[in-house]
Amino acid sequence: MASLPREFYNGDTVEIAQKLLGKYLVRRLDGEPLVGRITETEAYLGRCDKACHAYGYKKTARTSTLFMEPGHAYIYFIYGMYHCLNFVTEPEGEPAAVLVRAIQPAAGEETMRRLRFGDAPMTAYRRRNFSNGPGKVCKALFLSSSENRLDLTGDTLFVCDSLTDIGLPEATPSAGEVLRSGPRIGIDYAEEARDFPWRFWLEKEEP
DNA sequence: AGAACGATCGACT
DNA sequence: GTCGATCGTTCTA
Repeated sequence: MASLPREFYNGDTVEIAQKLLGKYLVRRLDGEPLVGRITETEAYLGRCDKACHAYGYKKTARTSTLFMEPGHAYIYFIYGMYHCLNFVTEPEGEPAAVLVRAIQPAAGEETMRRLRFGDAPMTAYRRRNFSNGPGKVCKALFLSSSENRLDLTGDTLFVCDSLTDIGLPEATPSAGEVLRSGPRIGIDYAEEARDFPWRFWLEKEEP
């Protein structure tokens, strides 16, 4: 199987958030693979992180997904309009997840473009903002609450190391990229957790 | 039952 | 940079 094994997700969330960078997110939609290279993530830990929906092991209908086995999708609805995709991490019962904040399209771009912008013409601005935010990622991949709780070891939604894992030509190596980290976005309410440097992204190195 | 609040985005000054 | 859209989830009573 091409997808990363459940064991990959059964561990330290901050570490997994970094290890996911550069890997390929695959969403199979009506048989067509929609693929994006993961370029930005954030870690959320219920145990100690006031920004996490399950902070203090708070269990509700929504956060129950975070208490599942690692390697499941946690997709929630936010701001009345958008969805955010996460991967459940840590041993079962330790509520935590990695938020996928950005991907670079790698296959199925035409379908993703239609899902994102419909018939509107492609522009440089739209290209630049194609999937550089969690709501945009879910829109481009047609992910919503219906996919909440999906098993990432299945073949509908999963992560793999290389495009060759799903029978696509290998991508040209990305030279001169560095891993950066900083505070997470949109969690100013989270008191001390506001400053945790748990956002990670790949960036072209400055010459 | 009612109210407050978002792990966001895109339009606009 | 600011600001409004929009509604499910959660909490209060």
